[in-house]
Amino acid sequence: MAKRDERGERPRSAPKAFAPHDHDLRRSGAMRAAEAVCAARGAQLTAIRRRVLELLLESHKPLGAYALLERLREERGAAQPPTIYRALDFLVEHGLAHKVMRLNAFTACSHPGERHMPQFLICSECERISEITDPAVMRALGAAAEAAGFEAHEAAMELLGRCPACREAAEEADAAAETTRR
Amino acid sequence: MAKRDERGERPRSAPKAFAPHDHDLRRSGAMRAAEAVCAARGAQLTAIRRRVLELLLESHKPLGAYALLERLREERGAAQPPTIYRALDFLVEHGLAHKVMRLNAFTACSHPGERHMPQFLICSECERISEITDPAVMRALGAAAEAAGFEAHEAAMELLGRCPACREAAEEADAAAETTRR
DNA sequence: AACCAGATGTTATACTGTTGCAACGCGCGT
DNA sequence: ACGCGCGTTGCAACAGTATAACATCTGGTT
Repeated sequence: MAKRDERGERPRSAPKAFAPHDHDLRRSGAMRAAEAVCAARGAQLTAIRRRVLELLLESHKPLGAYALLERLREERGAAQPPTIYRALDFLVEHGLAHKVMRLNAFTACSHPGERHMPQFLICSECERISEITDPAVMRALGAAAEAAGFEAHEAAMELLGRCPACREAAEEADAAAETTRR
Repeated sequence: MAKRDERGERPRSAPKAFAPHDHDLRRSGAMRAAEAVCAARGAQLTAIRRRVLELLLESHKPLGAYALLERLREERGAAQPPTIYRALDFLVEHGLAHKVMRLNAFTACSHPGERHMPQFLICSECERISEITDPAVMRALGAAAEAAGFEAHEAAMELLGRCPACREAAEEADAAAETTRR
């Protein structure tokens, strides 16, 4: 079952967005980037902050503060909420992580250090998330704000929908249902 | 003091976005629209729901669930959280209100009934908010999602920054400081 | 009347985030 | 070494946001 590779149904531009990734590689690269960012800013990437960032990088889903707290507790003594929130504040402030408002959860930034207005694609089926930064969106939004006389400092953009994998899964299910019905 | 009308410093395209509005007019029109939407959908705009929507329409700022709850309590007996959350769920579900994630607060929709991907301009100084729906933003975001193979159902876009009024106020303050310094 | 569905009432609780203060560590200048 | 400042962490309590679960009511239907 499930040999859909041959079908080639949706010839879209290669979706890097939800592409799988090697967590070890991703993490080591991202951690080096984070160190560089902190060094450049004179900020301290302490043990706790580093560990929280690692946890975010390892996860394929955004993590809530209390989920992170639990994991921290497995490694260190009984940490309290402020511990995790402070670490998260630090990471967000320095552009190493983002808060996903829709989920009250946090995710590691894909472009640490760069100034950007990220757009998040949130799959409501598998809860996976993808961070993209489309220049056209940024331009359009900047222009719209400017037209309203609004001075934009920061933006949060979150799309809810279905990721490529869940779309394919749904299509397969549909196809199967279709077949049996005949 | 403050006769800046003559200056004409920022010749932008007329900012409808944060323009003041007549609350009575706005409300009566919006309530009629809400009734029409509910009638068309076979949904009941009950007393509580109607009152919550009115409260949102009367406010120039988004209101938190518990703020709404307090106001409801002044009029009805001791209402409980679920009461207000249910009303808000209803209003959001039928496109009569939006939740502003950034503020954990709710605001009446400016285009009730229409299917849209609203963008919110949130002033971090005065907390006022403006809902715009820029077609170029929608197009760009839709295209970006499509390119990622993502099937978008819903979008939330929130810009944080400074509204026209607060910008002018700040410019005035700057100008005043400049003057005295000389 | 018996019944159903949707709306509301009620109680308790879960989840998310913050305040305030004490203590620790570490570099730094004297 | 000493004291000092400053950023980080520990800790206890609490504030704010949201939901679960179950009871009750109301209006329309059979």
